[in-house]
Amino acid sequence: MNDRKAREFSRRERDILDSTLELLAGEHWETLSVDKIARHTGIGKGTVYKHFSCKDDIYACLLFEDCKQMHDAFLAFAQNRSLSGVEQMRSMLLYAFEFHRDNVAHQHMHVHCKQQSFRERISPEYFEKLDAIDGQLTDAFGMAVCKGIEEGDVNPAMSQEMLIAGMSATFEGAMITLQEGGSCKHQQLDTHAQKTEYINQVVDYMLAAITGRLTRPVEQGKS
Amino acid sequence: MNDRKAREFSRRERDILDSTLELLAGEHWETLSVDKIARHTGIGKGTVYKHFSCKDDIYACLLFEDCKQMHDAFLAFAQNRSLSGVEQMRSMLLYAFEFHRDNVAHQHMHVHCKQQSFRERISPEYFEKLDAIDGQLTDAFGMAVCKGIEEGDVNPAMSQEMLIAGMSATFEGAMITLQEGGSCKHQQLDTHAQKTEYINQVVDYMLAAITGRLTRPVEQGKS
DNA sequence: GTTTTTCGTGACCGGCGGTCATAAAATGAC
DNA sequence: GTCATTTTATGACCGCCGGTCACGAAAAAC
Repeated sequence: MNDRKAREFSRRERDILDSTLELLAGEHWETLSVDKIARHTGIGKGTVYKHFSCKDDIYACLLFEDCKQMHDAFLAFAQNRSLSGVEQMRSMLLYAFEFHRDNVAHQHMHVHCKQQSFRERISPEYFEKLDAIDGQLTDAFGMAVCKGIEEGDVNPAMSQEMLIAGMSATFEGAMITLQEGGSCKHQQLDTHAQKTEYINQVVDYMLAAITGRLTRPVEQGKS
Repeated sequence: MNDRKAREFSRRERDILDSTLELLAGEHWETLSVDKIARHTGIGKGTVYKHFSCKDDIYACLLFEDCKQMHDAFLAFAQNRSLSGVEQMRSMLLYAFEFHRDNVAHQHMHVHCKQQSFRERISPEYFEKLDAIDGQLTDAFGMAVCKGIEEGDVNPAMSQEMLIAGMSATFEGAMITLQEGGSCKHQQLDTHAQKTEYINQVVDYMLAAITGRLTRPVEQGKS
C-alpha cells in the first residue's frame, strides 16, 4: 500500500513536469503560472507545492534532467577515440546548440537559471544538483580541450583556464542570442534555418579562435 | 508659465531616474517596485506613469543614457589614430567591461534588456532608440575590427561577419558571467579584484582568438 | 471671488507566488 | 459493514506586484 502511494505520488510529479513542458511549448515563458500548471495537470494548486517547494524548483528539476541528457552525450563524444580533440569539441558544441535550438523550453530554463536570483530562490537540493552537473559538463568539455592541446591543434599561447573561460562565455552569449535575438538589433534569428546558420557560424568561430585556423570538416558523406 | 511647468516636469523626470539608480545601488534588482521608486522620489505612484508608460521604460531610459556614454567613448577610441586596430578593440572592450563592473545597475539593465520579453514590453519609442544605439556601438567596434584586418593583425580566415558575431557572443556571455557568477558554479566573482582578473582574461582571450597570438600590451608606463 | 482647467494622487484592479485550515479520502479496528 | 483516526488534496486566502483612473486640490482664467 505504501508502495502504491509512493508510486502514484511519483507518477503525479512526472505529470506536473510534463504538463509544464507542454504549456511552455505553447505559451510565453513569462505568463506561465503555478495555477495554470496545476489546472493543466488536473490537480489543485496546493498539491503542486507538495512536490516542489517553489515554482522555480519545477524549472530546476526540468533543467537538471536535460543537463543529464546532455552530459551523457558529452561523455560519449569524449570517449570516442576515433575523433580528434577538436572534432570532439565541435560535436559537443553542435549537440548543445542544436539541443537548445530544438527545445525552446530548455533554452528558457538555461537562460533563466543563469540569473543569480534564480539560484538563490531554488532549494539547496536542486542548487547542488545543478551545480554538480554543470561542473561535470565543463569537465567533459575540458577533456576534449586537453586532447586538442595534446594533439597540437590548439594555440599554445592560451592557457587551458583561459580557453575554458573564454569558450564558456562565447557559448553562453550565443545561447542567449539564439533565444532572444541579437541584442536589440533587428536581426532576429526567427526561423530554424537562420538559427542553424548562426550556430554553425559561432561554432566555426570558436574553433578557429582556439586553433588559429578554420577547420570546417568535410561533409560527412559515407563513401 | 508654460515654460516653468515644462521645466519642473523635466526636472521631476530626472528625479525619478536618479531615485531609481539610488535604489538600485542599495537594493536587489528584483525587489524594486514602482511604488518604492515613487515613494523615494517623494511623489505618488500615479505620477510616475505620467512620465513613463511602464516600469521597464524607466530602465530603458537609463540604459539608453549609459549606452550613449559608452558610444561616445567608443567613437573616441575609433578615431584615435595613434592606436592600432587591435589596441582600439582592447580599449573598447576594457572600457565596456569596466563600465559594467563599476555600475551594477547598468549591468542589470543590460542583461535584463537582452530578454525578448523586455523589448516587447517597452514602448516603441525606447525600443527604437535602444536598437539604434546598439547598432551604433556595433558599428564603432566594427571600425576597429576593420582596421585590425587591414593592418593584417586579424586571422584572415575569419570573415568580418563571423568576427562580429563571435565576439558579440563572447562579450554578452562574459557580461552575464561577470554579473551572475559562473553558471551554477562555485566560482562567484564576488570581489572587485576577481572581476578585474576575469575581465583581463576574457579580453586577452578575445584578442588572441582573432589574432592567433597573445598581444597583452606592455604596461602603460609614461617614459 | 468664482469658475474652469490642469494635474497629482492613492484607492483600486486583476493576477502573481505561496500558505494553510479544512474537507475528503484512505486506513484500520472491530 | 460502521465508525474513529490518519493522511492527503484543495482552493480560499494573504501580501505584493504593475498598472489605471475617478477625484480633489492647486493653478489659471475671468
